[in-house]
This record gives sequence, C-alpha cells and structure tokens, in this order.
Amino acid sequence: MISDLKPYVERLRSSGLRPTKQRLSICKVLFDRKATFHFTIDQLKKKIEKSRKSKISLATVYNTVHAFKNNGYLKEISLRGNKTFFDTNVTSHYHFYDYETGELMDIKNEEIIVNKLPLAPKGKKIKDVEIIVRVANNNHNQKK
Amino acid sequence: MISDLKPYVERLRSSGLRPTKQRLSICKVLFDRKATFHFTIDQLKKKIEKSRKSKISLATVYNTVHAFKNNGYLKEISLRGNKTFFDTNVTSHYHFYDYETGELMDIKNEEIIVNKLPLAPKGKKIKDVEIIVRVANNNHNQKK
DNA sequence: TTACCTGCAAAGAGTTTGCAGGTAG
DNA sequence: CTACCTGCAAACTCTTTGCAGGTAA
Repeated sequence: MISDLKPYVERLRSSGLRPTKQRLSICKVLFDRKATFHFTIDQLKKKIEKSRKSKISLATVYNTVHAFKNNGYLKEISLRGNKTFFDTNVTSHYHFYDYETGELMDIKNEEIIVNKLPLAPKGKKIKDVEIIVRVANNNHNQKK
Repeated sequence: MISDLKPYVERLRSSGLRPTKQRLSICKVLFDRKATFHFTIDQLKKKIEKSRKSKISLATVYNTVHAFKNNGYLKEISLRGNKTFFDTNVTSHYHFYDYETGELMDIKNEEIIVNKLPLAPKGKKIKDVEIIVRVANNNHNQKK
C-alpha cells in the first residue's frame, strides 16, 4: 500500500530540493493522480493537510511549488483576479474558465486550432500562447 | 485648449457616476488618447496625478475604473501574477506580453485566426476567448 | 437638502521573507 | 558537522471597505 516514492524523490532532487516528509506529501497530492489538477496554493495546502492528517507550513508549500514551476513540473495559469493558479498538466493545452464556479477545465490541444499567429515584435521570440475560453450559464451577466 | 468634456460626462453618467473634477481627470488620462493604454491601478493613479498636478484618492480611482469596466468602457486582462491589468481597447483583440519588460501590446484581431473552438461544457456558453502570446528576447530564460 | 463622492486610513487577501530550532546527507 | 529545511510570524503588496467631512443636483 506504500506508493513508490522514487519518482517524487527524483523530481525534488532535480528541482534542487531535498526530499523531506513534507515535500513528499506535497508530491503525493500533486502527482499521484490521473486527472489534471488545477489549484491555488491555499487549496493545495488544505488538500495536503487532509491527506497527511497534519499541518504543513505555508512557506514549505510555496517554496516547493515554485521550485516545481521553475523546473517545468507545474505550469502557472493566467487568470484575472489576484490569485495564482497552477496546473499539473504541463503539456501544451488551453483552458475553460467558468465565471460562476471559478473552476478551470482543460481543453485538449487539438480542440483549438490556431491558423495564424502574429509575428513577434522585432528582437523578440514567441515563448508560448495561452488561451482562456470563458464560459458561463446562458443567463449569466458578465458585469459585476 | 479646453477639451470637450461632454463625452466624459456621458460615460460617467451612463456608468452611474456623477461627473466630479476627480473623475474627469481620470477620463482625460484614460480616453483622451489615440493609442491603446494598458495599465494597473497604481500606474493609472500616478499618471493622473502627474496630469492634474495634485493627488487623487486611490478609492476614487478604484471605484471609477470598476464602474467603467462593468459598463464596458474598459477591459480587464488576464495575466499571471497578482496585479490586475486594464485596457482602454474594448474591441475584440489579443495581447503580446513581454516577460522582460512586463509590457502588454495589442495584437489586432485579424492577426490571429482561430479555426476551431471546443464546445462549451453542457449548460454553458462561451462568453469570450482571451489569448496571450508571451514573448521574450531569444536568449531569455523563462525560469525564474 | 439629500444622496453621492472624496480622501484617508484601516482592514483583507494573497504572497514573500526572516529566523530559530530541527533534519538530511 | 554543515547546509538546508520547517514552522511560525511578521512584512509586503495589492485591493477593498468604513467613515467623516465635502460636493453635485
């Protein structure tokens, strides 16, 4: 019943982090899953605490998540508002964002076809293209 | 040399706001221009204060900007990080975002062609599609 | 005169940082 | 043993709110 921790240790090491108990609990919540996981730091912290049945320091969650992001194990998503969202799906894909629920959903890469992209400003290069498709119920009023 | 204030008064009234001196200075900075203006509240406040040569309350800038946004005179832009950006260009268009300078630039609507969009989740309707094309110098390292 | 507005300051929300005691290697 | 890590709390940044005095209609 003990899950194999080697891949987590490896991800931590390659991100420049020592594999500690706390960080292994973070990894379990992040990477031991089939479906994509979209989260804010706060949501992640609560999930980890439920999973390990004890508190974890916010600072530890922050530094681990940021190290994973900087090493390509997590993606940060652009959203309006002042919360930072992360995504365990680091492959190229886009998102639905639901106004009412605040939920993010993946859109498979092949479900959006972009046929023309602009030239980057001179001296610059395109690094990535992010697409957010905002959805709401038909009767939803987008104004606050 | 006195610019015609009528259109500003109208925008304010139609947003449910009384035309006060402070709000007219906000309008001048926002709408008396040819090129698109992308800004954070803080940048806008500084610009207004330079333009009118006296302080303006942050609360006034916030409530006016939010009223304009809710009435379709300003657009809010999705970006990573915890700052809220606004755009005076409310027509359909997309953005370049420069990693190095933190600058936003408009992309004309016709410079991106999207040929396929996913179906919205059932019961939902697509409200808008936001595209951010991130650019950087060729030698830029995206990691922090 | 009444309802709304301004400016200030305090309160909130999210994120980052500093440090003393603890742990991995 | 040394360097790194954890947990806590304080500090920061950005945004929102409450309120007393002021202004538009």
